[in-house]
Amino acid sequence: MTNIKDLAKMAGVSVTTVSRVLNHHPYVTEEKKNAVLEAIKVSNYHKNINAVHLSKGKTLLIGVVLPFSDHPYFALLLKGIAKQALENNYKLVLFQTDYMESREMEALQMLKQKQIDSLIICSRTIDWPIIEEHLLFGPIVLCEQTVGKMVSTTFVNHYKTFFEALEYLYHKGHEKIGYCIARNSGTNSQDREFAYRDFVKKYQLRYRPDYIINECLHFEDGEKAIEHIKALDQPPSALLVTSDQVAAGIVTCCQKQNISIPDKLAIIGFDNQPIAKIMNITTIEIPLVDMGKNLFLQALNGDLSNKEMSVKLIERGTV
Amino acid sequence: MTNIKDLAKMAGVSVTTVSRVLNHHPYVTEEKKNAVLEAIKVSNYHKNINAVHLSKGKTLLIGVVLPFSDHPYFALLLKGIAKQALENNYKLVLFQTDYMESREMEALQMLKQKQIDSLIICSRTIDWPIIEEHLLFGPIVLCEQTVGKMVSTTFVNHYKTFFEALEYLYHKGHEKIGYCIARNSGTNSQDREFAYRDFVKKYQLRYRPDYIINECLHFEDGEKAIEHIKALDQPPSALLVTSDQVAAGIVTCCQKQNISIPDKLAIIGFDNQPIAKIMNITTIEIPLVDMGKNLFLQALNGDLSNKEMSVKLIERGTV
DNA sequence: TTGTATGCGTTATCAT
DNA sequence: ATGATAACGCATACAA
Repeated sequence: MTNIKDLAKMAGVSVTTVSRVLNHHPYVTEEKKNAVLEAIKVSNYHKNINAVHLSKGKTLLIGVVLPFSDHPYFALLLKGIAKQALENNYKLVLFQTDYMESREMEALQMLKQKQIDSLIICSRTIDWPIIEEHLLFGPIVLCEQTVGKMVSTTFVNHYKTFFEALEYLYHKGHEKIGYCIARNSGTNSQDREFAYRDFVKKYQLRYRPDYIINECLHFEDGEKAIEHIKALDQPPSALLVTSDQVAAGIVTCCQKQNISIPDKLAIIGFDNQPIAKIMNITTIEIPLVDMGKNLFLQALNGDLSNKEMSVKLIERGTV
Repeated sequence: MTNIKDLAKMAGVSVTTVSRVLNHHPYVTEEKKNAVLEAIKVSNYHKNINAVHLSKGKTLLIGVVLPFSDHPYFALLLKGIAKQALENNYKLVLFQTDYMESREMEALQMLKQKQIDSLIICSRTIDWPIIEEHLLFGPIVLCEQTVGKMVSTTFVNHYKTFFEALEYLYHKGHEKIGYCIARNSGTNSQDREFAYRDFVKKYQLRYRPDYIINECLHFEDGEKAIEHIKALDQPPSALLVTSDQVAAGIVTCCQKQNISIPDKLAIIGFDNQPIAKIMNITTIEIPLVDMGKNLFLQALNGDLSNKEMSVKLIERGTV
């Protein structure tokens, strides 16, 4: 592989001059410039980016931590991140963690080792203090609402969103309301539980832990959710479902089992994915792609900022 | 940031010795080793991987080219790749191309510039000769069947698979069979069209280009497919649908429109995704995750190999 | 406008 | 067993 030294020799100039034309710096005569350009062409030269990185201390690489890439929520987030990365000539390093701390640590390590310039954490298991101590090594951006933490974030207010959705159902006549979440840890799920508890308190309803259905991630989990509530003495009459995929699975399952929607069971999905439109599912739109874009920009920029994204209730046929 | 030079000074040894303990090389006394280890601990030292890369000429990074990450087919492929990458301590650089040649070129460029060790191309738009000339710079692995090309590949035989599926439908009494594909370019789609043409010829049926429904990617495209065939003078009685997502969309749409499945319209999906099971869709199982794993291994290994993955018809309720 | 020399942090080679 | 030193390929401060 030819390097700038070779080019310099070929063009009869110094490596500095070669570097100058390579990086479009001023102060180089047309004549020498053309000589270098010619040398580049005939030698089929290309920079060794690793050397550039070492020299500059930058990689043009941004890490993305997410549990799975085969879930629409994260796939859409990733889409936004990737789109923005492209525009800024950055590449992404993907960390698919399956929510394993060790894998999240790897991402943090790469930041520490300067193998990536910054890190976007779409969802995490690892505790905040660990993240905090890695803030020294480069920008870290979170996709969750934080309080009193010195990190950049892009988030939706899940507490408010959930509370309002619960009230919406309440005013439609529902008093027994359950909800499905992906996992019970995680700040988003916590925020939702707070909302649920406050809602129950406000309207003097009974707090029923068995109305909270955990591990609802994919379409096929809809069936599980239905089985869960069918086993209850007093099944809920409405369900908040934090993924349209799962909501679609629930609707499909109800059709099979002749459970009338929304009469017997009302459903509100989340995200407003295409499947929700097709299946006429009432849902709460979350601008995932835009969130992804913003996450990237924050990671690139490095300044501290916190951006709340607004959501929108899309009324369709399942409530 | 402390470097090995600092460590050497702290431990009272040479940089070579430090490097030795860092890389678990033999020939270093316990005493000095401990001194270095201690220095590493107190200084909170971590390697600068860029320097390692420059020195070794390797990055432990493998590029993955795919059009979208928010489609189950690619998401599953990616999942397999990521899983295997993890086991081998490799990281992934993601190129989301939207089938734009320029973006595929970027990936090729990164291989050329040694920013990635090898490249996995899950699907492409770019022509073979371009790829061929980048083979010099590192391993490139394709996810398609090739003939007479010196590349490693992991693929399913789409010609055979399609032909057999068509015959299966034919023996079930169908003579008017259409199919849905994601895009009409691409080698996989071409293989399928060859199969379709040969099938039509073998059974002396009419070749109907309007039985080929293009741009069927997502759940919501199922509706489009139904509209398409409804507009035909002689709608097909069976449809091969190259994605379970689309098949599910079709089934859902048919339910809404009271089109009886399989009586009025038979459906065979592809991939055997969870949604196919839930919705009881007959489908052809493709081991996408395993394919992803194999793609990674080929990329890592660098040797030339071509692996055909076997598929399996899963008979359910839509035929 | 151009070139020399040095730094970036490791690994590898070759003495000792 | 250990250490000096070159090599990796590029960027850049500084000198000219």
